[in-house]
Amino acid sequence: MIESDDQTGFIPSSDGRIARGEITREKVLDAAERCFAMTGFDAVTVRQIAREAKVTLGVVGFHGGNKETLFLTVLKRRVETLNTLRLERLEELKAQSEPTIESLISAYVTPYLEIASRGDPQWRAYAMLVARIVSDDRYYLEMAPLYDPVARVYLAELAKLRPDADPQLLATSLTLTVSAMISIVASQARIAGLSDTAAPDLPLAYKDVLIDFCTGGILRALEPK
Amino acid sequence: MIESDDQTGFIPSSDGRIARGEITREKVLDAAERCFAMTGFDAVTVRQIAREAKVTLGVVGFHGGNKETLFLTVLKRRVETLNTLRLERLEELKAQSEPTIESLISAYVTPYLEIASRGDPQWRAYAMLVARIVSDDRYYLEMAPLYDPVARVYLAELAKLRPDADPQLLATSLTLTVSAMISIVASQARIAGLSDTAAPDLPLAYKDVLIDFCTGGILRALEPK
DNA sequence: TGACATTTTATACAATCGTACAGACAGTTA
DNA sequence: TAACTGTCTGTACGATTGTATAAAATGTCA
Repeated sequence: MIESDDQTGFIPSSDGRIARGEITREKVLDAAERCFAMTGFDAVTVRQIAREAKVTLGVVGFHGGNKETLFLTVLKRRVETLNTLRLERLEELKAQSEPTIESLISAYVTPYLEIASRGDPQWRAYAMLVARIVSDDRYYLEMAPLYDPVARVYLAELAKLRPDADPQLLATSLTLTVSAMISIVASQARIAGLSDTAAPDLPLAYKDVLIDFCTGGILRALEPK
Repeated sequence: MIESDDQTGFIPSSDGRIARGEITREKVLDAAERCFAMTGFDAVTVRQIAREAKVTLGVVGFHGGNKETLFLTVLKRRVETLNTLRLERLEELKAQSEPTIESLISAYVTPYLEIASRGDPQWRAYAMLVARIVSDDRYYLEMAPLYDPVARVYLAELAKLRPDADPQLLATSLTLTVSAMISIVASQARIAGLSDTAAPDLPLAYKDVLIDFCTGGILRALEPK
C-alpha cells in the first residue's frame, strides 16, 4: 500500500563504520516512541509500530526485540540527555550566584518544557511518553533509577536553602512540582478546555506560570507554621 | 474452580422491586472498577474482570455490555457523588464566611482526598481510576462534561476573589492544582521513594501540604508582576 | 401447577495479538 | 568469483482477545 520510500536500501557506506541497519533501527525506535506516547504501552500493537515506521513486522522484532524491551529501550534512549541538561543548568546557576528556590525550580523545569516545545516531533513525543509513565506507579520501579538521582541532587540543593525543613516535606514539594510540570504537557486539552479562549499549545508558553506556581507552592509549604 | 460463594442465587425478594441481577451487576461494576484502576483500560481483560467478580464471562457482557460501555459506566457511576460533595463544601463555606483562596482550594481538594482515604477499597479504586484518566488527554472529551461544570463553579469563585486576574491564568492555576491533588493519590510510590523515610500511605495525611502548596502557588501565579 | 421473564452457563467464533523463523536479498571480504 | 555476515521479507503459529448466542437454570406470577 505504501510506496517504497526514497532511502530504501540506502547505506551510508561512505564511512563504512555505520552499521547497515542503524538507520532502520532508529526509524523503528522513533515510530515506537510516537506510538507509545500517543496511547500508552498496552494499546499499542507491534504491527502499528511497524506500519508507523514503514518497515515490515519482522524488522521491529529484529531491531527492537520484545515489545517490552522495545519500550524500555525507547525510554532509556533519551534519559541521559534530559538529565544532563538539568545538571548543566544547575551548574550554570551555582556558578553565577547563590541559587534561590525560584531559580532552582526554573533550572529543573525548563529543560523539559524546552524539549516538549522543540520543533522536533520526536522529542515532543518523548516528553509526552515521560508524562505518561511518571503518573503511573506501575513503571516507578523501572524508572526510579533513571530519573531519581537528578531529582535527589535538586532535593539536596533545596535542603541547603531550607536546612530546618522536614525532608519528607521537601520530597513532597518536589513531587508536586514534577506533577505540575508534567501536566503542562500532558493535560493541555484540559487547560484549553477550562480557559474559554483558545490556549497556546507550546508548553514553553506556560513556563512563567508554572515556575510561579511551583515556587509559591514550595515557599508556602515549607513555611514554618 | 472457585467454590460457589455464600450469596449465590440469593435474591432480596423482601421488597420484590429490586431487580434480581442488581447484586450481580454491582459485583461486576466493582470488579471492573478495581481492574481498570489498577492497570488502565487497555491492559484489562474482560475475562479478568469476570474472574475478579467471581462470575462467568457471559455475565460481564450481560450486565456491563461492551468493554468500553462498561468502562464509562464505571466512571459515571460515582461522578455525581464526588461533584455533590464538592458543591456542598462550597455552600457551607459561603454560608459561614467570605471564602479565601485557601478555603476554596481546601473545599475542592478535601472530598477527593477523603474518598481516596476511606476504608472502602472501592472508593479508593475509583480515586485511582480518576487519577488515571485525568492525566490522559485521550479521555478528556468524554470526561469534560462530567467534571468541568463543578470546576467552572470554583473557577468563578476564584475570579470573584481576583477580578483583575487573567482568566487563562486562573484556568491554568486550577489545572495545576488538580494535577497536584491527583498526584498525591497516583504517585505515592514516587513520593515515598524520594523521601527516604517510609511515607504515610493515606492521601489525607498530605492534605495540609497539598493545600499549602496549591494556595501558595495560586497566590504567586496571580500576583501582578 | 405451568407459562413467563430474567439471569446464568457454557461454548463458539472470527479477529488480532506477540513471537519465531526459513529463506531471499544485499554488501563486504577473500 | 564464491563464501560470508548482516538485514529484511513473508508467512506461520498458538494464545488470547472481545463478543455473541443457544441452552440451562432460577424465580415470579397467573
